Amino acid sequence: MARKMTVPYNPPAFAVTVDLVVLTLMQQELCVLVIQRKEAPYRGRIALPGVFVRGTETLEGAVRRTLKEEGGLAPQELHFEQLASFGHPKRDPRGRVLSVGYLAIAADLPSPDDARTREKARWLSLHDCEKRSWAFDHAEILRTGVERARAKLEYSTLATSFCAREFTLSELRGVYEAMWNQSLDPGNFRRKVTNSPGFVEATGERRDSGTGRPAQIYRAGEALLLYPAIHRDTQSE
Amino acid sequence: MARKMTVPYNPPAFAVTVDLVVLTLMQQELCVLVIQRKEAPYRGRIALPGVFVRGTETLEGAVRRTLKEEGGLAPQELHFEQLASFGHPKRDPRGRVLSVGYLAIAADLPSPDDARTREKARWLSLHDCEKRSWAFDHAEILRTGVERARAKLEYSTLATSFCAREFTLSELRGVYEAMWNQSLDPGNFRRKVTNSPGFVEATGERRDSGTGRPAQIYRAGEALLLYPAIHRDTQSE
DNA sequence: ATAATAGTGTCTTTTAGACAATATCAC
DNA sequence: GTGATATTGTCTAAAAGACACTATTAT
Repeated sequence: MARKMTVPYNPPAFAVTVDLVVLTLMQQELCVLVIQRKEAPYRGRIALPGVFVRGTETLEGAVRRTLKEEGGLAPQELHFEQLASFGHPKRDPRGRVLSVGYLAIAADLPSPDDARTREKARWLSLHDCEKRSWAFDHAEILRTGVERARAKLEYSTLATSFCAREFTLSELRGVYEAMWNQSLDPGNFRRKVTNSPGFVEATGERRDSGTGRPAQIYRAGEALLLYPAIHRDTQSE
Repeated sequence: MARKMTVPYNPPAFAVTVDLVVLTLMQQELCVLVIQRKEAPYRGRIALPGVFVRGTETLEGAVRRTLKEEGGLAPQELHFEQLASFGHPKRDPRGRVLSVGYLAIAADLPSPDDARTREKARWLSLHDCEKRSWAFDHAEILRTGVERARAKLEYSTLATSFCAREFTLSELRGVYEAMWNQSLDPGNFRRKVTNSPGFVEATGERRDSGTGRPAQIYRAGEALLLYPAIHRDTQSE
């Protein structure tokens, strides 16, 4: 590439990876998609799924490839967004590797450990993740991703990404409760959600969940941002 | 770097740059630090200040170097934070260059067009910026930076970064008004600011600004986040 | 005095939060 | 009926916003 440069400067060669913080909720527990490294460096440690970005590939293309190849997930089924880049010179012992972190949210339904999944990917609860040793700086990338997700629940409609296409308001409330480790008043939550224009749309149907009164079924609305926001309890956690 | 890899895979070589959205307010107008490109590609167009990241340099190190070399600014005097990365394969005609965008905020005082500034850097009002043709995808990086700054004013103490070490609440209010293109009620603004714990600290001194009653002088407090937040008028703009 | 900006107070509307009351199902 | 969850309503407190009023300077 330096051949085409008009300035007599040969910039240092970096490798670029994308690394994904893929989150889902399983039985009200926040889980992270991890792979078990089979090769050096950091053999045996857990890592975030990620790939080297190819020479002609967009970053989003590399993300979609990672979801398929490493996660066994269908990219069109989930929300993803860029998190931040991590570029410390010593973050990868193999050389200078810059990683662009992405946050992805999967609904519980799609498939936890599908057949498409290559040998290594699996869901690990965040609680277990925190007890393990991570490869590279992936613990920091994970922390960034989890905090971003928790924060975006406040002012965006991200919570619906954790739900299937149709869901009840109790399920949606469960997303907030699991992500924030706090309980929310069902009545007040309903009022806020239904007053936020474009957050959810009622389908008119009801679902009988075994016990209690059947709940109305909703779908995600058009809005991306919530106004007014739903605030976390800054005390708890 | 590929020599040390244990996997027989040679990842494509990227160049990595940092590009800075440096914002300041001059006479209540939002201004952006731009350089006039003297070389191909995009010779003659304006661009954000930026450098290639060196082989052993951190990203933040490259940002500080850019501020000094390109902007003639002293990095310790200003706030900066990572924005996002831009990696489209065709964003730079010279080859595959990934840019990590940073947002930096300068107080008016430091020096607009210092002697330290290398030939090219200067402040351009955002209004003028939008009428010009930008090099690379810098118009998009700028848009991202300006929107980030506007959004962060709502829930963080970022506004104080636009002010000198000591400032009046009218000056602080002026930051919000200029950034959001809306006027805020002086009384209500004062109440919100002084009720947000850690936003500002009174120095006890007063400043005579020529006309009207002299204003109390404040310094930035310890807090980084604002609670409750100060909301924009979502209608205007 | 007037003009100008700083700062305080008051009232109304909106939102948040606690919590009671009612609704609709399974059993 | 009881038990469970859904949904609505009511009351209080906090915050937002409009706006009047007072304070302190220069001229």
